[in-house]
Amino acid sequence: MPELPDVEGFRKVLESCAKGRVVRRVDVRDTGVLHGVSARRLRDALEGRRFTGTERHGKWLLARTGGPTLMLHFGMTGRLVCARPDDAVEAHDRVLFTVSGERQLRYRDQRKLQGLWLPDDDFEVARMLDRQGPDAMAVERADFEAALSSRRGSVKTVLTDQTVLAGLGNLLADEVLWRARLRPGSRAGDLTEADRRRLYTQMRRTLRSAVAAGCVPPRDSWLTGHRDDPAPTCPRCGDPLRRTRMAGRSTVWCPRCQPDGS
DNA sequence: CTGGGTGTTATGAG
DNA sequence: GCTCATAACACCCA
Repeated sequence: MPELPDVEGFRKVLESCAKGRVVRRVDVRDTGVLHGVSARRLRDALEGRRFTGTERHGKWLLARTGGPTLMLHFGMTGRLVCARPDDAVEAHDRVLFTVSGERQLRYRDQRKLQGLWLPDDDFEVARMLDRQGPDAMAVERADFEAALSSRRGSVKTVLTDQTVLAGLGNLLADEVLWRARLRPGSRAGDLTEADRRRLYTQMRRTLRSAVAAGCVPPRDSWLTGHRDDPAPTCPRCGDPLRRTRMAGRSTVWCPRCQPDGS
């Protein structure tokens, strides 16, 4: 599930559920999601502190506390949920943060591919993010275009490479390329100026609506609405969609709307 | 039982 | 250094 729009949704959950509230209790139900921090230290560091503010970079979510910073990554199946402390705990609720005001923030994750970190200071935070490219929502057009031109790989691989651009995942990349009418396998460095501008514009539009929806919405009018159809057809031209594999990820595109550039 | 899934990292080859 | 493929992580579902 989680790409930039989902994580932005989780940031809002964190804001409305826990910002300004004191952490009363930290309950680690599965230490498998903790990275570089023990359950005891997570508890000792956070209990009694207040969640003061939130930030997001790409698919990373940061919860500031005035002390150490809680950093969350959601892998493929992670979520952040606001519950009441007495709500039934679900099977994949891995860490529960009970905060003042009868609320409970829950890190829920089925597969545990990522999890929680607790860097001590800004230096450590920066070190954790030092390989991330610019955030896809915030990146300027010139920087976006420069990043693409300097790469020789396929444009889809480049778009989903978090060290180049942070935030786009498999679904978003396919969606944006379909909207920009670019074949996923085109070489990023071979795109024309017009191609790059179109790609940037469509990325912004797509992100704007996906963030508003809190996810990449599986709407009929979007490519994403059809990727799991048994015989998917293009919502724009009606031709059959192709499904291929790039960099180990399933890739859906329309041979007619996304013509071969060369 | 098998393969696939909205992610990341390590590793090896070219 | 860059690019690409693969495996691994862990769990559910068809």
